[in-house]
Amino acid sequence: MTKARAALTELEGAILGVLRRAPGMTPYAVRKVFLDSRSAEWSGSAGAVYPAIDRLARKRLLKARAGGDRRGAKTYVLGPAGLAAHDRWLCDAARAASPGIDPFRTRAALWPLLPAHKRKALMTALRREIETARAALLQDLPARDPADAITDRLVLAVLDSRLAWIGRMRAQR
Amino acid sequence: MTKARAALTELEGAILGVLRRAPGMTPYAVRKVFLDSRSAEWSGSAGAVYPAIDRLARKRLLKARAGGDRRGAKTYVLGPAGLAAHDRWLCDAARAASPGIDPFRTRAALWPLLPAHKRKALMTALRREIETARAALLQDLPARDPADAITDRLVLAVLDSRLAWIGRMRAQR
DNA sequence: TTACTCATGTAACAAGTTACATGATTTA
DNA sequence: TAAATCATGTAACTTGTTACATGAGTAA
Repeated sequence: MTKARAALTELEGAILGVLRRAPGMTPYAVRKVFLDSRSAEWSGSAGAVYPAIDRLARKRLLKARAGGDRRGAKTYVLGPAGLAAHDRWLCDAARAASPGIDPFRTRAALWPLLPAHKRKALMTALRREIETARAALLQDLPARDPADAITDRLVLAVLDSRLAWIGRMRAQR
Repeated sequence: MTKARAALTELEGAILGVLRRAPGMTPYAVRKVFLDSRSAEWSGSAGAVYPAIDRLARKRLLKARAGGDRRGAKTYVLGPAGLAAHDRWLCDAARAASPGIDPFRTRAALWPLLPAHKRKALMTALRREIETARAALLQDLPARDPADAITDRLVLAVLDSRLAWIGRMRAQR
């Protein structure tokens, strides 16, 4: 308890989560998870993932093992301290309860300022974007592993709620 | 069309929105809006707001007027370019449709990894946090101006959806 | 006048982004 | 072998954070 452990960033928490579910991945494999996830909150950019894994290793939250592949890339697993830190991150109720950053919500309050034709065009475009995303999610859902499906269903809930909101908008005038 | 105008950040868009709704504010007054908003997505930190207003002014999106108060603080209004840029920001359907960053969602997929006692304690804590926030929002809602109420109701929808999710979690085991 | 708060900023730092570099491996 | 792609990283930049500095107005 000597010095307060700095809280993990969202990306660090997510990286530890990936390695917790599948220990022994290389940094690139971890990065790939973010690159491949459609609902990615992060781009999985090299300049974010590699330094983050470095930081976690220097803090002894991750242990490196000499690599399995011929290229000699290191693989990583959570150490006991990493597990504890990740549990704390997962159980940070104040942070988990925060509404987060939602570009839809940030803009919605200002949409009434738009001239009617722009607003109508926007609503149409939004509905199309959201419905496309929704269909893709629904299609993949059966094949997703249970943990990813949890995230997917939460995203679906957001999309549905937005579609309902747009519907009410239109009905209203 | 010569050079692509760099897209506004979320904070810049929000600042332009504040000044669009209430032209002629001082930087501090703008900052105060973020500081005072409970559902703040940004902290309204000085180091973010002042430089952002500077950037917007240098890009001619905001026009400064010599200040009204004795202290000589400048006040800002949107120029025509600012209005156009803000409309583009508001109408960026791809960005508005993105699910955003949600700390609850990021973590939810990993909560099943927690030992049962931690998970149960967390759900209780979460429910308390969320219900407190929800009650505060509901109480203020009648007094909020219509634009803010739009945001508030969207936040409420998120909170309700999370409470429902937690309820299903509990029911499930 | 002294202290407190308001208002405005700046400096040091943190942690992302994109774009580039580079060597290993696979494919044509 | 030549070209494409994989895997790993680094560098420069952007934009946010906290913490500090400082002067103006306000209250004791």
